[in-house]
Amino acid sequence: MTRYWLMKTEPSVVGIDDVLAMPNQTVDWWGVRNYQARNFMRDQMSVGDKVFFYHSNCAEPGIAGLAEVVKKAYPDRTQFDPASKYFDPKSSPENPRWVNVDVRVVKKTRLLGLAELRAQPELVHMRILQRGNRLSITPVDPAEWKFIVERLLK
DNA sequence: GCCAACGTTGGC
DNA sequence: GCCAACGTTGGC
Repeated sequence: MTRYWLMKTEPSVVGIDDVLAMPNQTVDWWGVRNYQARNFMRDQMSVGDKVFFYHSNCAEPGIAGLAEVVKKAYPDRTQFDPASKYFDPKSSPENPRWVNVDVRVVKKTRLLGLAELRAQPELVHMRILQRGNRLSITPVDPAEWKFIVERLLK
């Protein structure tokens, strides 16, 4: 079953243009250290799932493009790297704690900003728009996906 | 830089 | 298991 997601990234770290410059326009989604977000990747994401590529913590937060899951969850390489800020001493290759999927950018879109998303009555229930939302990976309702892709990004 | 909101940690 | 303290997120 194809699911729909919104995945946040900080463009100062890995933005959509960075991913477009990578081989196959694909990036491993390293660095998730929240159990709920990890569980979404580990338990629910499958190849072919659709993704809103979202820029957060930046001058223009919003949806920057469309992407898809191209590889199922596997151990996040950064958890084993002592030089990484994402190093986790409690994790080991035998018993890894953190995983990531691979994500391929399908299309860069116009920057669909937060204010414009908030202005849509059809999107009032979107997880990303709820007060205090901090989760970096959230499920997107199929109707919300359709509305955004067909009405706002056409 | 501020700060509200939320997640995690650790003493008890 | 509770919950206060602390750390992080992320829009503004």
